[in-house]
Formats: sequence, structure tokens, C-alpha cells
Amino acid sequence: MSNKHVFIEKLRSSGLRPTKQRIEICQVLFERKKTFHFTISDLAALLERNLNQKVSLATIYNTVHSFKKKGYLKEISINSDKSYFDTNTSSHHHFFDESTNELIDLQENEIGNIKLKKTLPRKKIKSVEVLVKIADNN
Amino acid sequence: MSNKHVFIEKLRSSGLRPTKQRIEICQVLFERKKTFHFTISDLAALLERNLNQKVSLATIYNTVHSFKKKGYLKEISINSDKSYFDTNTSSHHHFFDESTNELIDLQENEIGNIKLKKTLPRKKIKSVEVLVKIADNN
DNA sequence: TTACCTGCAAAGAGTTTGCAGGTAG
DNA sequence: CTACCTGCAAACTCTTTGCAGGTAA
Repeated sequence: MSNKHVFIEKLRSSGLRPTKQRIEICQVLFERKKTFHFTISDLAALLERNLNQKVSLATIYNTVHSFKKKGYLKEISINSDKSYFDTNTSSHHHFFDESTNELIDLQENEIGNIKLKKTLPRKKIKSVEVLVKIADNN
Repeated sequence: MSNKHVFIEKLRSSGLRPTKQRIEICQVLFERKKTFHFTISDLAALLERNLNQKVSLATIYNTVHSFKKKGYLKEISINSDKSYFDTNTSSHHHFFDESTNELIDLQENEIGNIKLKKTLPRKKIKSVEVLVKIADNN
């Protein structure tokens, strides 16, 4: 039923001890069909609901940063209120709904090819990402 | 020598009283040939240098937010450490140089038109912003 | 046993707010 | 005079850090 052993292996092979908290965080983040966008407080709330017990914020921050460093998560720049993370670590685009503060993936085929007509000498392009801000129509 | 009267008129016509602090902020921000990217602390430092005297942070935040609301400034999403503002309020995109932490304007004609093939019901598009992350080639 | 991990609380950074005194109109 | 503005300090939010006790190997 659960992929617990998969996550334990994943953690171990990354040099991270498979603690109860980290395994639970893996399950919340990665046991999903669709990619998942979240803030630290979203994750904290989900963990508390799943475990009926709090995981310390320090541990959540620590684990999320480890996962980001290992390439399992990606941080997204939306605004400066708080950090958003994405379980889809590939280069892709987003809608950000300012009415609900929700992030929505934009698939590669849902946006026309982006043609850059300017380059800078001795610089390489790391990523090209589009952020479409939307809001309620009224 | 100075455009002070222009700024006084600009402030007045926006319903903002032309106080000493606001006029100075206008001069620091808008008396420039090129567009200017800055954080609140950048602006505070410039004001202190120009006036040999501090302008209160509350006043700076208040004024920058008023200017943003009036459409004289634009806020840019780069990272969640702090807010970046831009005196170029036209629709344009950015390079962000990860090696130097520098922001560089990308004019409308330097990037191909962006075709969105997805819309969301009852939502309107507020902005479409491209961020091209670059870094040194080595 | 040893190195690493967790949880708590305190500390930090950036930003916002409340309010008393000051200023533009 | 009145409404608005400024400066200060306190408060707030998100994030990081220090450290004592706990756990994996």
C-alpha cells in the first residue's frame, strides 16, 4: 500500500537518515499523481493532519532545504511573502492566482515557444520561466 | 538643474501631498536616464547619502507602496528574501544574473510574443512575466 | 557509542501598524 | 483649521539558529 521502503531508500542514498518525520514528509510530498505546490505552512498543516501530531517547523524547514539541495524540490519566486516549493523540478511555467494564492502548472504545450532575441556574452542561460499572474474577474 | 517642480506636480495630480521626503524619493528614483532596480534598503541608503539625514523606513515603505499603486513603480518577483522594485513600469521581462545577483531589463522587442494557449474561467490575466536566469559560462 | 536529527524557544530579517507630533492647503 | 504625513517603536510574519535531549547505525 505504501511506498515507505522506496522513500527510506531514497533518503538513505542521499545521505539522509530515514527518520519518522522525513519519511512522513516524503509521503505527503511525493505519494501523489500530480505535482504539488506548497508553502512551509501548507506542509506543516498536512503533516499535522496526517500524523495527528505536530512536526517542528525547524525540522520541516531543515528537510525541505535538504530536499531542495538534493534536487527533489524546486523553489519558485512568486512574491516576497513566503517561499513556494514545487515537486516538479523540471523547468516549466506557472499561473499564480492572486485571489486564492494558488499556483497552477502550465504545461509545455499550453504556451507558445519563447524566442529570446538577446543574449549576453560569456553568460549561459540557466532557465526561462514564465509567471502568469491571474485574479478573479470581478 | 532640478525637476523638482515636475515631481511636485506629479505628486499633486496623484492626490499625494508633495512633502520634502516624497520629492526627494522622486528625485532619487526618477531623475535618471536608465531604469532603476532597487530594494527598500537600497533606496534608504541613497536617500541618507543625498540628504545627509535619514528618512524613516515607515515613510519609505509608505511612499513606495503609494507609487506602486499609482503605477509609477513595479514590483518584481526574484526571490523571497526581499522585494525588488523597478522604475520601468512597462510590460517587460528580466534577466537575473545568478553570478552577480544583478537584474537586467529585457525589452519587449527582445523576446518573441508569448502565446498563452490556456485560460481559466472567470479569471483575468494580470501580467505575464518572463524571468531568464543566467550565470557565468565557466 | 557516535554522529546525526528533532523540537523548542529565542533570535533575525523584512515589513507593517499605532500613534503622537508636524505640515500642506 | 483640518486632513494628511512623518518618525519612532512596537508588533508581526516568515525563516534561521542554538542547544539539550533523542534516535539511527
